[in-house]
Amino acid sequence: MLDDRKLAVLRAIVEDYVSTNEPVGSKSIVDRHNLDVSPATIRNDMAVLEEQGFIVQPHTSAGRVPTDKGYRLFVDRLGGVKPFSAAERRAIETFLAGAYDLDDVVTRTVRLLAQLTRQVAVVQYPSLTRSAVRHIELVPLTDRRLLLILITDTGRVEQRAIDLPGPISEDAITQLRAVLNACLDGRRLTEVASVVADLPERITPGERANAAAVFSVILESLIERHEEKIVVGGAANLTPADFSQGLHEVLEALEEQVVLMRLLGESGDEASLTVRIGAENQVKGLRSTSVVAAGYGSGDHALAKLGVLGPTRMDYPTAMGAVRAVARYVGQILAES
Amino acid sequence: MLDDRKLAVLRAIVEDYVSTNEPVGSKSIVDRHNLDVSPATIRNDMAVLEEQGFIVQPHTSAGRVPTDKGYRLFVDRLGGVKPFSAAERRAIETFLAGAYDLDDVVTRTVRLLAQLTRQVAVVQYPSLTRSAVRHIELVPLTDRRLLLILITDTGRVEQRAIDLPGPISEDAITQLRAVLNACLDGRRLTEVASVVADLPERITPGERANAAAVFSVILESLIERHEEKIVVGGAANLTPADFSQGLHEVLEALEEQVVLMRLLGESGDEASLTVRIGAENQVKGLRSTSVVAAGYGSGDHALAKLGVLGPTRMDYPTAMGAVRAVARYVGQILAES
DNA sequence: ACTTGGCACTCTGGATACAAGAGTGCCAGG
DNA sequence: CCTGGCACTCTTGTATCCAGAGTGCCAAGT
Repeated sequence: MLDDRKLAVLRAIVEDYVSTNEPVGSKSIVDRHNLDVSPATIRNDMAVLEEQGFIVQPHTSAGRVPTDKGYRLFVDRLGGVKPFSAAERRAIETFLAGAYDLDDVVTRTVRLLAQLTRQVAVVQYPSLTRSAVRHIELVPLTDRRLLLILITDTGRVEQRAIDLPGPISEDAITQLRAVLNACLDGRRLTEVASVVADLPERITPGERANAAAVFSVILESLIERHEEKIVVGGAANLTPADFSQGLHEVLEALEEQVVLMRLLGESGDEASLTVRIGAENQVKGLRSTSVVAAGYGSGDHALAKLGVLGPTRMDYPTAMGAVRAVARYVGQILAES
Repeated sequence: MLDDRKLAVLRAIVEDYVSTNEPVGSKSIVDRHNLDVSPATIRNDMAVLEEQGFIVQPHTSAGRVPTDKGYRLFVDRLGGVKPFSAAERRAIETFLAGAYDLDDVVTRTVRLLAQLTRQVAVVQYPSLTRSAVRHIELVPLTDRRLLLILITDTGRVEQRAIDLPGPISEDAITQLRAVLNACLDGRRLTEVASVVADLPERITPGERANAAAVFSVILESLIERHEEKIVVGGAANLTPADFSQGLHEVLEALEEQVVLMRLLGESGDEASLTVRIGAENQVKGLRSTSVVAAGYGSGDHALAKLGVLGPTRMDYPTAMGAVRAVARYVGQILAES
């Protein structure tokens, strides 16, 4: 159904269109790539490719442009992943290794991805669910307001202010802190929920109301909320020309955490590379963009995701290579700290 | 030199141009605003205004458009600050009061400002220099790597990993922690530098090398670095039409922390409103944008700055009103926590 | 059965021309 | 100092035209 040459033609069209941003015609294909056939032959092949929905012509008698389906075939069977040179990999590594902070790691990762791919980069903060509690600190802000600070073994710090139902004494805080640390130290965050449920009995009755407020905050916010933090960078790489409906909608979508979550969420749960092309993205306003994403993590399990976003007319092999390499090294960096 | 009517004409030109985005002609001025004179009179006035550099015509026989100098005069003497209605103020207040985190306060502030003004919002994290140390925590990550956590009385948490010159024991950490908390608790961050310098003598000699590493991190990073954090939002409000050189450059500038620092830094140090119009901004790439900024803080002193950025063709009175109102309430929220 | 050269056809994009509309500058008179 | 009138200048939109690029199809060649 699609012989080798037709595939070669599709590859040529994708590659040329990506690099020139102009519909590619039969003649230019035979010129640039050395297929030993005539333009007319290419035209016949293109007619078939068009009928099958891999390419279209913007108007009668213009060159052809790949469709989402065409890009999909290219990504799945033709493009592959462009590996990075040793030098490039080293550059990535040292750039990321300079970070001294989780925030800093994430920030640098975004910048790096954006720069490598010349696209918009999107990085999700690593999930806490696989980390373990290293330390819990309670700091009084007023007599009915506490600051809860949770430190994980991955060096991450989460903070949250808590409004208490009643005033609390220094002693009670000390007790609470001791109990929390005794019971939760070393526990994985996924276990915290069940442990916390059993805690009240170890608390002086008069302090249970306040303690309950603290516990509920631990459960609610620390375990659930933080996974939603996402950072975007490289928005300047969006070129107006690439987005017919105007990049206004794209910029808007990029500012919505929820949208970004869905975007990364849609890509499969595995740690491997996922590519979503054009309308494959269910997110409105990003139907003409593609997303290349990958999970990353310190071990074998993915902690979170990162990726790049750009027009469907994207250099997929390079983008995939960059995302894969960066994901790998970020995981490595996180494992070390 | 500029009589009342000429000022009224300038005001009319600014207002109409801001709302219509089209050069405004003499006829439309007499139509919309009820100056009881003829178009010809307006034309004479406009000729004077043009000669003085307050307005220009994009091409012969088009309407007039304000220059930077024209906007400047408008802002200084004509526009004033549009106050917010009580209802609006209440909305701002409740929106900000819902925050439970410093991060959250900042995030909400950005969103709020962007939404109120329909411009790009820029918010700098509040400076630590005026806060006092509430608690210092040291958590071992490995035997030669510590996580330093500093909690301020404003509920802010700073964290930083420290690589030590040699291995450190649990006991040494405990000692160090105790010394740090004993000496620094309650101190303003501005005093910390001098206190830390005197600390080494209270440390067991064998641990001085490690302690020194910790101290230097406290000085270096906590006191200096954090002021640079800035958050941007509402980039989707940039309309391509407003930026002749393309908004690409603007987007690029917005991603550079350094540039944003300069941008806010240029505005005067006082807590009051500052407006920088067009070329008054020394930042390259933002020469055709205006910035309305204000300091905000919990007391009388400004902790940091926030503002909005948009095309020179901006609704200054509204933007100034929004910035002022938001700055006020953010300060209030911060003071409470 | 596939490939090829030839040819007519179609569509875009840029250039040109033209008319309408908007706005101005200037002048002479109130 | 204000006003109406008038000639002048530009932009903007529309219509037309031409060249160029690219296609589809067909008949002939391998």
